Amino acid sequence: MTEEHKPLNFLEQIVEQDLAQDYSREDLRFRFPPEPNGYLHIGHCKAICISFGLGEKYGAPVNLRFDDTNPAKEEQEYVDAIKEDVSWLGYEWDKVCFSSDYFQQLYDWTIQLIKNGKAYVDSQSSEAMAEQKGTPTEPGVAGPYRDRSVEENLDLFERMKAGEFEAGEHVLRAKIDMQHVNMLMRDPLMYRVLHKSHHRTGDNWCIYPMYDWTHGESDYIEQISHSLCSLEFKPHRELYDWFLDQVYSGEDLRPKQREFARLNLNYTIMSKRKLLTLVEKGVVSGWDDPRMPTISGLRRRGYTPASIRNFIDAVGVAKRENVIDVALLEFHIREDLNKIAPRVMAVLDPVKLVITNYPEGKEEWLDAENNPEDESAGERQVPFSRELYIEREDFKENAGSKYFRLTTGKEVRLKNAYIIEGGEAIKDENGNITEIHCTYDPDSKSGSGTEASKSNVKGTLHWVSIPHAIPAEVRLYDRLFSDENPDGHKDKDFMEFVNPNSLQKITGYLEPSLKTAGVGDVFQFQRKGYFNVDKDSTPTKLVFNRTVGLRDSWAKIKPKPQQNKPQQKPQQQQQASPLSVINKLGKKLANLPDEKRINTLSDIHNHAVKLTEEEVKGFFNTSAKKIGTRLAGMESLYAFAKANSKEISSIEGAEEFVQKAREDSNELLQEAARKF
RNA sequence: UGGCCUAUGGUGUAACUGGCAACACGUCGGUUUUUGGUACCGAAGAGUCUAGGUUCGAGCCCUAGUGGGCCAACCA
Repeated sequence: MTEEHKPLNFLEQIVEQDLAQDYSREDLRFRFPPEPNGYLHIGHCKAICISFGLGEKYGAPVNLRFDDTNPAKEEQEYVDAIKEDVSWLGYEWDKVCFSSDYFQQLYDWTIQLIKNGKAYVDSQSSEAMAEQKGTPTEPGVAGPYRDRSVEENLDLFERMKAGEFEAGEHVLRAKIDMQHVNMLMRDPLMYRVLHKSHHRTGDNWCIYPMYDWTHGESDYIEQISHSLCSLEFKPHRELYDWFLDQVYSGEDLRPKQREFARLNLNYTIMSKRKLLTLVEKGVVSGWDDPRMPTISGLRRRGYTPASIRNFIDAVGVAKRENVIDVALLEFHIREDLNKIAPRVMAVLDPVKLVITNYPEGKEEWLDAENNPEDESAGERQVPFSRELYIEREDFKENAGSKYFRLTTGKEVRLKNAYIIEGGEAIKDENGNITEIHCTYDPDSKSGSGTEASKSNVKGTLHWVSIPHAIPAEVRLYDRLFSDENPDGHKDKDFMEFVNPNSLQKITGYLEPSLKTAGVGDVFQFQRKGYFNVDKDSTPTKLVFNRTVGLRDSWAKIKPKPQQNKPQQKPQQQQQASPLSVINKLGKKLANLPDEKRINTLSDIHNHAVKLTEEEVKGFFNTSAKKIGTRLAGMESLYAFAKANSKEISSIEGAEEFVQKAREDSNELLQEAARKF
């Protein structure tokens, strides 16, 4: 039998390679290094799963290290929250570390660097230094303090440490190369003076090391073999290595930094700073608001650790920019909850249903399965009576044949109960239905085994007995932002895209078994979705969050009330030539869903008017296989001819091009050609 | 007028390191079903950004171009 090859992501490949060369398994050690200045979000989950996942895979220790070098922004609250989130995800760290524990070692190394002429005290303003630093395209120049003597540097640095200077008066810089192509190598700052109390070291220090001079050295102290971070740190790697060169003993393990692409989710933002803004402005109730992409928000929303880890696993690890569809996250929470969530009945938008032939005052307790996916979940009993609530949308007076729910004269099953036939709808003076009458078939009781109970009715409704129902607050969530990429507009602030309807609080009516539900318990409200008990819940007032709705294929086919979506046109690229834009759009044109294709077509038209005749002609010999490009060519020709009021007969080759499209088997092409 | 990273179905990731592009989500059909859920079956959808080159053979290697991202905080 041939070995089954399980594909490894590129980081795993690096580790495997190292293992095959000069690393032994015992050398492996990883770390997750959050700055305690905010709550962890779904993006961090990727970083956590990568490093802790590698630890699990290779049986290697993983440190949880707080990168706490900036006392201005960091707080104990965040440290606690981060620990809770990481362990909630199901990971165990080897050691909890703090960069601030290494301040003394860092300081001692710094003295060595100064003595070796590798660092100096600069005494200019930050503006002056920024100016000397140059730009990515222009080299920097040396500042006036660059060549201070070792003695002077030592003295000044001692006095910085002793608190003799105000913040900003002096900084310590590494002496590398002001002309370096990598801006980070142009004498980067190592220390600044900050008269701030630190959450762990208190007032012991008034000089604080910068990220670059802390991170790699912390990795080295902890003997981290692979220091994994996101792509924006790629340019830092050179500096990471330079700093390591200065302190590396040559005898022990030398850490290496490798970078992966961070996770992006559509319809959300991943910036801690911006998430903090949402919290501070009161747009959400806190870091753990169920609409937040934070781990604590997802937890409160009802997401499980398994669902998040599976999601991260599905997303994969690579080095290109990516935007993950939130639908994938939703798939994974449904997948997990489907297996474990007990099914219950709850009516969220009630209308009264009266069973006219059911005896008044009678009540029955009927058996109900707790989870069809899990036999061991057992059964419970639900009360049935003459007056029930059903969902308002489950009744329609005049319904088409595709409507399987209650309608006058048609039969439908009440879940776990009887088959009923729809009757009269009672309305108020405004024509709103206040009550629906129906009759039931006493022989059709679920599970009774009678012929009638086995009848094959198409629809099954959930319901709740009015006298037994318990009201509860139900919080329905929609996406927090109405835009796919709220953070991606140069001219608009992400706050403009906050969805005003992201939270809807309603009163739902629950079957009485829910009375004893406790905070965090998860349920499937049958036919409605997955819900959990929010922490705001009390014994006298239950509060539920909708984690996610069920997949709803009826929603796709049912006649929609009316859609007045503000048709958002995709951002057009300013710099690219019209032709290259059209080419790019065209490539995928034939495969786009209708709505998106129509938008794309109008985009192509807009660009096509800017084309030259020669460019348009370029489309005429597109290979037959490339339907999308031909389509784009067709549309471009159309828009071009129209804009320049030209007959296509006057454009060489155009008629032939159109004719070929008419004869093509592709409908889209035929349709496009018909316009001429 | 720089450097680095990157480019594979609608989305994300693969392709055992050069051997005729796979998996998941999504989409569309069907079967089962006391959840229009789940499960199961099936289909459509890319010929791998472009142009050259190396090779018997390139999504993988090389060169150039193009698109996208990152780099000028006393943030991390």
